[in-house]
Amino acid sequence: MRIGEVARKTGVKAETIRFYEREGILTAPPRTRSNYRDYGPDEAATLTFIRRARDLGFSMPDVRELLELSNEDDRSCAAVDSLARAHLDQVERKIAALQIMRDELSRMIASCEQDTISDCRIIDTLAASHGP
Amino acid sequence: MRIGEVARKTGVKAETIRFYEREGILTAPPRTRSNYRDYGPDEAATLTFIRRARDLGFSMPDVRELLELSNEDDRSCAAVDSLARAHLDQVERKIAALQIMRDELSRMIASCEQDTISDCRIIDTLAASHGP
DNA sequence: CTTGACCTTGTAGTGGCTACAAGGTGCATA
DNA sequence: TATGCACCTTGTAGCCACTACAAGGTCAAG
Repeated sequence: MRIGEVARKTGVKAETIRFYEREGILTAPPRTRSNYRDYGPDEAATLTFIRRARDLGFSMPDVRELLELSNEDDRSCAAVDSLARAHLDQVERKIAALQIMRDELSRMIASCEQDTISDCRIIDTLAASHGP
Repeated sequence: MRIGEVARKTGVKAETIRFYEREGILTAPPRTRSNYRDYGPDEAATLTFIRRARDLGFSMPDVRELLELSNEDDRSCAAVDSLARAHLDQVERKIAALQIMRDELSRMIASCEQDTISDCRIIDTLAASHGP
């Protein structure tokens, strides 16, 4: 399989696949006579794994560790579990922070009465300090 | 006021203030004899404005525009309003995306029974495709 | 006269790609 | 056979909003 095909199959763009190879997260595949990368199903599976982990918001270092762990069949999955829990925690913190932003933005917008800038509650709120 | 003091007053780090000056978002203040930046209350107010807008998640281009608009007292604040609404929309989209991540992560973690990696539901879920 | 806190400049690094330039390859069609 | 087009190759630079660091200048207190 050439890079374009594996890109279509896994949903990871060709440029990104090459980037992963440069970063050492994906091992370099063999090359065809004309120097094209030649992928097998294993690399495709790894890319799918990476994409799914990235879609769930895991960082590249996390993905790297998950990939390493996934190859050690006999070890306990406690490390995987704790990594996932730590990430969930981060996601929840981020949601909380964004909800605070959202609430303040909503309040700000609701208080604006579409007058001139000099009376604008939005500009006021930013200039002075009304919020937290 | 030297840069350290205005940094303390506004909560914007000195390095960041210099960065804003380089980027042209904050006008360069006069210098003392010894070439130190010498800020007045106006610059401090601008920095507070920037910090509050950034804390609310506005991008630097947005902040730039908000700053420009804030100087045009007589214009209608419709532009401010629509900028803020567009940003609120973005924040809400981000929250929704993170909630989907959170839910899938929770499900994944809940299904793991702390066995060996080869039976690990978390690794399974990443490798194959169970979610959206 | 030295210490230490502050300031100056410039450059490079962060994360995770993405875009682009300049050229080589492979296959179908005229 | 020539040509066009999609695909591949490498390397480099850009994105965002800082942050870190190096190497040096300034100033007041002890």
